[in-house]
Amino acid sequence: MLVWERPEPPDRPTPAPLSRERIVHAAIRLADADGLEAVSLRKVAAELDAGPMRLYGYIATKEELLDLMVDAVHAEIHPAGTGWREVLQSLAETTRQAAHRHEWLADLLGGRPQLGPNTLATSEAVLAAMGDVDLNTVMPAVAAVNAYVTGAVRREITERRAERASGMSKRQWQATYGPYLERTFATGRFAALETLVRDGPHLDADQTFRAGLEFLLDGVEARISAR
Amino acid sequence: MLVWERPEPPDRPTPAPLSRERIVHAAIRLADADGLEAVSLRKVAAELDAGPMRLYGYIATKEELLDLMVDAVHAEIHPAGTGWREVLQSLAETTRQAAHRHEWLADLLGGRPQLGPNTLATSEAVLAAMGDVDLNTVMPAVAAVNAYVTGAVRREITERRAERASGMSKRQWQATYGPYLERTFATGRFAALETLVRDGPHLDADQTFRAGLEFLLDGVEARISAR
DNA sequence: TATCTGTCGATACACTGTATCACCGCTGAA
DNA sequence: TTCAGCGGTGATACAGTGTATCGACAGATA
Repeated sequence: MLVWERPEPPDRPTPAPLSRERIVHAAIRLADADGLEAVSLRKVAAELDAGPMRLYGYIATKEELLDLMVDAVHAEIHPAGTGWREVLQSLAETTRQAAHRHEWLADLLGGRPQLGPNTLATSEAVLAAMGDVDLNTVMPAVAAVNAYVTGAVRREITERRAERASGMSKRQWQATYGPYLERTFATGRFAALETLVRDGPHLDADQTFRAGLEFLLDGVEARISAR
Repeated sequence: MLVWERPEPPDRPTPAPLSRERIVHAAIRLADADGLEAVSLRKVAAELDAGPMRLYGYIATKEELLDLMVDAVHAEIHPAGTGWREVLQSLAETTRQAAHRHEWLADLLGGRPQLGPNTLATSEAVLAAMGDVDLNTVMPAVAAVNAYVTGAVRREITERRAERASGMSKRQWQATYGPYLERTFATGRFAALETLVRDGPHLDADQTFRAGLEFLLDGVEARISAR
């Protein structure tokens, strides 16, 4: 084909300037809006007017992007307070709140080693505020609170999603699972469970989270004051 | 093409008899061997000499298969003991052991509502053994233990994987992350973290898990004996 | 001005979950 | 006995995934 007929190459748009930060924020926007499974390298790249392969200059793998997202959220977590107990409580509460703002965090918490600067800074803030508590206690105490928060947040977000998926309300949720549970209880094999569901307290998510956290902190406190 | 030339349809092999149980066990075998990401409907089906679409007679979606897997593992979890404390402890320990046998469980724990028969039976066993403890305590206590176990197991398995990925030994792990941590600590911004890593106790996974669990149970015990 | 270099994105690959649908053997009815 | 219908099965297809490869271009260097 002669030059005269051949079209010129398309004006290639000046490539949008990219940075890890922009990439991560785009990914977080997507995840906030449509959940973690909406985060694909193609969509993130498209959000930034770039080709998918361009991202590989900034990250080596999708997992790394997820790591960066988790670390970015940790920048929002600022445990504060006076005394070790307030600080651990604050760590738990603020982490939980972050998960409310970014539900996908629940899918990622505890799933990968976290060594990013913001995550380390959060740990640092907590540890620095633990005062002169014995390191032999600090270590497992902080680990336990982190484990508890991970699990509690996961369950809470999972429940929230189940409710939402079954039609936006607690009533709807009961309508979905109620009959199944009725039939299951009717077998008589789950007596204790049945009385718990029927006669047990109906705690909301806040109360449940705080109650568990208090058990844990009470236990830590007993150990600390025992020495 | 004339009939004479046209080949007969291949002897279709008598389709292997299928069942939800066989499917779930095949999936678990795959996951045990190569991790959860090795579980694809195609591979599971191949394992059973079936086409992928055949599975959809037994499950509606891959997520349902994962739910079934989790429930199947709960059949291995038999919390036992006398008194609420022993039972909760046993719940935690046996769940953890199950996760050691099936590491992929860590990826799924807390990630979906669990209402399968085996899961319910586990809860039932726990609740039945809680004796006459006040329901207002039982509810959050069991929830807290479950949350703790979820988080602790996740972290433990995550660490185990990181070690394995970096070359099969704790020494290798240190060789991989050590230098990075050194450089990071060198900034001086993580003083407390640094002293913890340098001077803190080096607890193994068992100890960490049990220590956290004990904090939690001590807290529950304080509440129970306070009334 | 010519060459080198590093970056970008088009293309490709292997794979995913699942929708669709033609076909086949079976069952029940005429 | 024949035939219609039906349900289960798997081939095919589709849209999407993460990522390897590699040609081509822009800018830097000589």
